Amino acid sequence: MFSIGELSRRTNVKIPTIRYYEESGLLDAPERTEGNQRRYDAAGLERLSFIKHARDLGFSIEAIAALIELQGHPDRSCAEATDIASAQLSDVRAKIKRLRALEKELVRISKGCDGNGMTEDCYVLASLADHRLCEREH
Amino acid sequence: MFSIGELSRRTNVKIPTIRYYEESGLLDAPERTEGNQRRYDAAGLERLSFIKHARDLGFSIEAIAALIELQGHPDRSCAEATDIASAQLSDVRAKIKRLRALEKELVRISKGCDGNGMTEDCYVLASLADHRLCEREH
DNA sequence: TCTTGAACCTCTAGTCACTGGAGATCGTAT
DNA sequence: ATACGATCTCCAGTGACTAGAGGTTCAAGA
Repeated sequence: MFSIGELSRRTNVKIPTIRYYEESGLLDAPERTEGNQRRYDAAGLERLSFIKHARDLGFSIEAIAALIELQGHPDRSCAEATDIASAQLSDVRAKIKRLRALEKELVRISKGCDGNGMTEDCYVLASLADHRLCEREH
Repeated sequence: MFSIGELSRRTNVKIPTIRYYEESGLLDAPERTEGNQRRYDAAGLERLSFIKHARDLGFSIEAIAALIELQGHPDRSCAEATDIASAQLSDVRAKIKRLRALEKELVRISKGCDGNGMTEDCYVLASLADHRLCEREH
């Protein structure tokens, strides 16, 4: 049995975040001491590690809740879990695609100005003001 | 002179968002009709287009406010503007890097499970539960 | 046993960039 | 004159935390 601070140290999840996860229903409410302080066991640590890992991979709280639900039913098909994972993968890929387009445009804009002139003639500002100066949609 | 609805249509920025930009100081408060409705001119349209374009490129409201500030001083060096743009570029590149790592990990996790088994043996769930199954840090 | 001080508790509010709704008023076409 | 869509302000909600105030508890040392 260990305190919330100890759990925080072991998982690298901040204390208010742990309480937030509890409030959102991702973490079961743990036992309490007589003085009302939370005391966790190995199961709590495992659960929080799962959540942390999933959050690091960008899963939403909602998706994580669904994954935890599935974990609790070892006899159910895991198709749902793989669906959630592949949805997350598509999401990540879409974000990468969009960011690459932005990167290209930002490189183009930045190249146009060496930073030595006056704002009057700044290509950065001109590009932002006039969308026609862009090469592609974004 | 045109209404907020017309401005919204022309810029593809939603009406509440336009009001939000005004409240945040990015847009000057426009003239009003006798009945208190906003009426915009070409300058308002131009300004909002600038903001929209910068937001599409991922600049924060704060960064945009700084860029607008600079726009208003044509005689100042544009080094600051290029700095803001290159900071934004680094930011975008950092995000891409991180997302690529996540993508790799998600592909690996997804590959391990065909979705036909039971959750009990699901590699997706097992991977999330046990960080040691990951190939790299993320 | 007592005291200290770090750790913990709850509750509220703030972050960013919007988005949506309620309820009231305005503008314009017929 | 009337109808009705557009607009007004104000307030609350989103996601995933984060921070602070003000009070209580735990554990170690004297």
